[in-house]
Amino acid sequence: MGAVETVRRFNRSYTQRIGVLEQSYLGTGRPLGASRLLFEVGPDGAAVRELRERLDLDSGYLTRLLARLADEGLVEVRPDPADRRRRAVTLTAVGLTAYRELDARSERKARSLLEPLTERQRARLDEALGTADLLIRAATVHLRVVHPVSDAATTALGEYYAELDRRFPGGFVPDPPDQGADALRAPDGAFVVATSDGAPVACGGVRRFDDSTGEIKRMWVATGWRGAGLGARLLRRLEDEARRLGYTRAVLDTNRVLTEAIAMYGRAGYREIEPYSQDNPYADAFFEKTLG
Amino acid sequence: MGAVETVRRFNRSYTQRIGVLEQSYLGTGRPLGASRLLFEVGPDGAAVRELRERLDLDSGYLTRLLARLADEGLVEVRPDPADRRRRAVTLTAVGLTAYRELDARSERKARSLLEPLTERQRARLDEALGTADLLIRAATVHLRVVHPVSDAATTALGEYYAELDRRFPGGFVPDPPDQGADALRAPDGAFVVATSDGAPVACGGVRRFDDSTGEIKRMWVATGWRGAGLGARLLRRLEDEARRLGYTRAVLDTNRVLTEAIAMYGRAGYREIEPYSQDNPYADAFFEKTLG
DNA sequence: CCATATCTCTGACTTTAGTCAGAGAATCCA
DNA sequence: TGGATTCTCTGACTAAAGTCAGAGATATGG
Repeated sequence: MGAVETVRRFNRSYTQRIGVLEQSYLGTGRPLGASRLLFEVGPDGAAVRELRERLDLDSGYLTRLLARLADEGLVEVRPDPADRRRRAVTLTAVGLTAYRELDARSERKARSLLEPLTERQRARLDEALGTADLLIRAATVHLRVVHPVSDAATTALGEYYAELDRRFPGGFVPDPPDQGADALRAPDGAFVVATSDGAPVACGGVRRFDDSTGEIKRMWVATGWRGAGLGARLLRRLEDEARRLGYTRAVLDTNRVLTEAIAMYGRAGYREIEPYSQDNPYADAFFEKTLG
Repeated sequence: MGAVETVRRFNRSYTQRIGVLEQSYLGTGRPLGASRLLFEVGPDGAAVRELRERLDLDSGYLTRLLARLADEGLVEVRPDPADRRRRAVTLTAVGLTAYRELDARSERKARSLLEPLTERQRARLDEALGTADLLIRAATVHLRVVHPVSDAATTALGEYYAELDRRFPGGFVPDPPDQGADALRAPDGAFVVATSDGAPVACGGVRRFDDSTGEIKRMWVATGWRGAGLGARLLRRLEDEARRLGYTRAVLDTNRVLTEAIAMYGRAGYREIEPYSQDNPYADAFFEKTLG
């Protein structure tokens, strides 16, 4: 497989050269960890909890790093009024200056990397890195089964409905969120959310159609994430969940305007069948697949 | 400039996700630095000096890291017979096993990154990273003026002549290496070598043609490096050197089979002129440019 | 052959990074 | 309302990473 070699080769030259982008944090008189943290807090501030997850730090260690930044007068840590166990971090005026300095350094580094390239090459690199970025993000998207009225699910479905509302003339009226929620949970169904950096980027569910058949519902992929194979991956995962729930066949409905989706169902082994229901007024194409 | 933003964005998502490729060295019961060093020594061994440069380590620190690996029986450090101040490092049988283990881990990591992608996406990522790799390497190539019979120059010219020999029916007989070497040195000329990871990837020289004119000679770009703007960059650098030497005009000759080169000279502002010499039997196209 | 330079090593450090157990305050849930 | 849970902080560590000033052996150029 050539791609593995390419990834490794790229990784090698990249970390040797651009990895230095990270080390642009150096020379600020502050250790790398502290700089990274300062940058991660950012102009909008952040919760300690969130920082711990994003940077994957031990809580004791993070506390100390924050205390150090606070001593330098760069950040303020104060309890979150909503839940006083939690603490929120914000940059002070001095901290904001330091943040901007880091930002400017990183920008300069990136600029100086591009500097030897011609306009044509910059455009090529721009495109190549953009593509690589999308695919790498897509490959590292995290799929998981969640409760259909959990935060993650609600956010994802909210975006899904909003999009349907924009796309269908006359708009779209969703069911109230907890309507039929149990249908999308074990033992009858499942709801899967795909997240990247904590934000939902795709979702979908399976529910009982009949004893041997699961119906795929509410499949959605965020606009910026299409064309990266995320839909196909989500579909595979939903089929796995359907199998786990004991179904041997999957059915789904969709609308003919969604041509890419229909093509993707075809590639995934679905074949068109007669309408199996009139419940969904937005559906005009119906598919099935035997789950091997 | 969109490209700067793309680079920074890419860097962020990349280091967060794939940066972990490096940390695949972890969990071997050996600190990261030691693993990196072991990997850098590699099956072919390396000179201590070289390792220090490649990994940018303090000499004392490197000595200790090596001593540690030697204690574990992974490497042997012995004086270089050619110069007994220097020391050469080689892997022992045990070290080679450990090296292969690291290599396998890194391979697995890369493979698991690609695993969620479809064949189509893998191919796209392969292509995108390949392009990005080439351009990033090209952007970080190091151009410098060297003595025309230095190691760097000799290696580069050797590859250049070998290629000419392959390309021209009847082969190519180079001048002996030190022939006319002074012509390619100050105050009459200059010789520039481009290196990437220490290996020469392009070269070229300027020599005196007449009081006001420098002639560009022996421009060569390694096969794998074409199409990355390296030729244009090298040419600009040679023109700079020519200016510095007091020339106000540059001339050069080439062969019509080298269509990309001829197109590049056109883009760089060269225009075709009558043959100015019959000295070079391989030349059938002649160009000049006024150095502003 | 001698002054100078190069290369690696040693000793004596400091700083950064990271771990772990548990305390204390706040919140949640039955 | 009391027990479990969540969140952050403190104390007490260890390991890794890095720095600096020389010492000692070897090469090199005049």
